[in-house]
Amino acid sequence: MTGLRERKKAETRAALGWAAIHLTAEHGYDNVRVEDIAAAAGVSPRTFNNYFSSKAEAIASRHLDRSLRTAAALRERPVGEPLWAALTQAALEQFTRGPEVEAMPSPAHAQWVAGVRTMLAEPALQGERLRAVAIAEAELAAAVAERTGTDLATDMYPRLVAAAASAAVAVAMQHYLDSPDPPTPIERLITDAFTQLAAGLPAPPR
Amino acid sequence: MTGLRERKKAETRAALGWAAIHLTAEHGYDNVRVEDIAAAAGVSPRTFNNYFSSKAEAIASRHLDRSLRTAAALRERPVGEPLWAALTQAALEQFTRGPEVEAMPSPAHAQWVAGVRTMLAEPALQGERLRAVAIAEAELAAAVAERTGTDLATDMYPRLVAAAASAAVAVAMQHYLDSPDPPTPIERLITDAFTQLAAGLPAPPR
DNA sequence: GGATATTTTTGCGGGGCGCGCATATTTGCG
DNA sequence: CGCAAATATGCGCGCCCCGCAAAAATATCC
Repeated sequence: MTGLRERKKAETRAALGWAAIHLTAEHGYDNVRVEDIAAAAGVSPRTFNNYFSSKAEAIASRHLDRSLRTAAALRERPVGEPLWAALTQAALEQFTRGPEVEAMPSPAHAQWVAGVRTMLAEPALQGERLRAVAIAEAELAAAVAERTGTDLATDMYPRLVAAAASAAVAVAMQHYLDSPDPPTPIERLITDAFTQLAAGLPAPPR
Repeated sequence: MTGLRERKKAETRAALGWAAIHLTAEHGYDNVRVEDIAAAAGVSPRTFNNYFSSKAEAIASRHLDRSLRTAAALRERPVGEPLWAALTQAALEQFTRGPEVEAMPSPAHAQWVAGVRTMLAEPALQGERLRAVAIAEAELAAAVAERTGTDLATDMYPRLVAAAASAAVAVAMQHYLDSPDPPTPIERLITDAFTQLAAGLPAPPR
């Protein structure tokens, strides 16, 4: 049962997370105070810290949610599908652009991208983002263990797969953000990365 | 020329890093103030922040140094050696225990390990540790690009290899710390992890 | 060796953060 | 409706991080 209570909580959390990202992308990390984020979400400053234990955590929260969804997506893939195919698809599913972004007018979109890029470059945030990935990695490893019938406690295998998959996505995203336009579509990069991984990353002929 | 100035700076940095780790392992992350670390290193509190921009960064500094050494070690490997063999060896080299730890009497050592374990569990530190790995990963990717004749700017390959290798080491360390004694030697775990990676992490037969 | 330039350390001050605690408000339930 | 549980808020405190300017330490040059 999803009562009014839980729904409101989720909404407040989302509002805070979104406000944190939005304000930071627009004004820069240290020009945004917790007070501002709380105000934008219509909540008292003290309440902010009931939801997030730091400003950085709030900004990384959407990233965490998205990463966690990959593990959930893997569980939804048909059981007959080969592991790496399933992983690739699960990862790809997370990269369909959301409506809020899709609906932006072009100039605003360009500014938005620039703001996000600056935000991601902020050292104070990188650790928190990586931590989010690490948390999701644990979920992913559990899903992999389930799917392959391996044991989380004794086998490194599921964790290795989860870590490698997370790394593939991260590298693809980085490559995408760094490359000049027109960028290679992120879907293609992710697919490539997974293909190379599953092939054992052989050294290219020289 | 390594003047007195640079040497002293390196010494101060090392002293601060070591004091940060030591005090934290002994007393717990939030029972140690920056003031304490500075005092233990024989320096003013203000000076602490001339070397590290946060308490967490100081604690993670040794981890960063060690991770960076892997990239350097890879560059030292003979050019004829196959890539994955070289990577495995470069990683293994970082896990010969230092003399400060080796010389500890047994009971103190047990307490030390417990302290370190607690320290690593601290959420406030995990992000910073991961960030250190990410920084080292960039160096490693550069070394891989050099060795394989690939291009950092256009190919995902070197970054993928670096990320996968870092992940392998991380998973092996985690497995080592989590497993009950007698633990499998860390060297064996690392070797295993790299072997599986280079084989493309095939799904085990069910 | 002593005067000068550069680099590093230090003290001070301030803005902000994260949280424990007590209180007020809202929601769920019988 | 009225009570119990959960949530939001206000207040206060200790700490953290950094800018700035003065003092101390080190390098350089004659």
